[in-house]
Amino acid sequence: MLTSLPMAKTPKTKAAKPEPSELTDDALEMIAQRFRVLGEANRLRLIRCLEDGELSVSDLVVRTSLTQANVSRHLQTLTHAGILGRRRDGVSVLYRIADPGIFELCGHVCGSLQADMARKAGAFAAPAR
Amino acid sequence: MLTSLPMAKTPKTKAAKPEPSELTDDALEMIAQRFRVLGEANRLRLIRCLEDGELSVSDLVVRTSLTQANVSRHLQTLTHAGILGRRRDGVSVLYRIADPGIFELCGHVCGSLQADMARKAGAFAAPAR
DNA sequence: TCTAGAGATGAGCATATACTCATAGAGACA
DNA sequence: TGTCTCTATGAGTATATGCTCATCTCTAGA
Repeated sequence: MLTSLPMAKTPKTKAAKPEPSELTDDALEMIAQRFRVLGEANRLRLIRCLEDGELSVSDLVVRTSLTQANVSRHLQTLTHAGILGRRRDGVSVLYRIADPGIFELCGHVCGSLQADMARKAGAFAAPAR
Repeated sequence: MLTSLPMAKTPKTKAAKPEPSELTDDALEMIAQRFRVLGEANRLRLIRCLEDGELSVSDLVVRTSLTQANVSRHLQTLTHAGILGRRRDGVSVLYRIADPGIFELCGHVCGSLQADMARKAGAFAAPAR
């Protein structure tokens, strides 16, 4: 799955690629970057707030109890990553989910976490051998 | 999707939950933690190396050109997160993928990245309106 | 028991980034 | 134009973590 990265520039036109593993390093960094954006609980909270529709920055400030500056920065990060979209509405700015796949992604992680925890719980049920 | 978090302790037995959004904060932190583990290109490289089967630490050192200490630490992080598994084989330790769902997850991110880049590329094709 | 090789880890450094405070920029309205 | 509200951002601090060096532990074999 990871070996068949789409953004490996598909160098089929090039005669020889020096290192097959080297080529996709940029892609790996981009993927890691994406994960890093999601690796912050407050950003996930913001995403969750926007699940039901678009909200202004001050709405999000109220709902998350974060400072306005902090919310704004997180929204910027998420927007830059293509996860959120924004539009002006008079004096305020409304943010919305731009990449709904994000929820599926989180669902996936939830599943993995559940499996992991079940496995660890099983270790208690049947300890050592 | 994020609102129906499985690890929200399913408080159906409890009469009243004080704050529906507060309850899942632990879960959100766990999810973020999981994303953070994947938010490191070198760790993704290690995961990719293990895609074809288990390898020893020194194998991975050779393949990634990272230092032994660094590889060992990353493997520890990934193992702790339940993403990798390990077993001793004589004097060496073999690591393997313990959560194959990780590849699906990366595939998902790749898809999102592609969509995002396509969108941004489209902005060049039809600039400003 | 001693030695060698493989892997894990403590200590320390460098860097990234989350957070806050203060302030600047943008739109609405008098 | 002046002012108000909402949002964005520069500066500074605190913390987390990736990396390395040195060292320790564990296993196999002499």
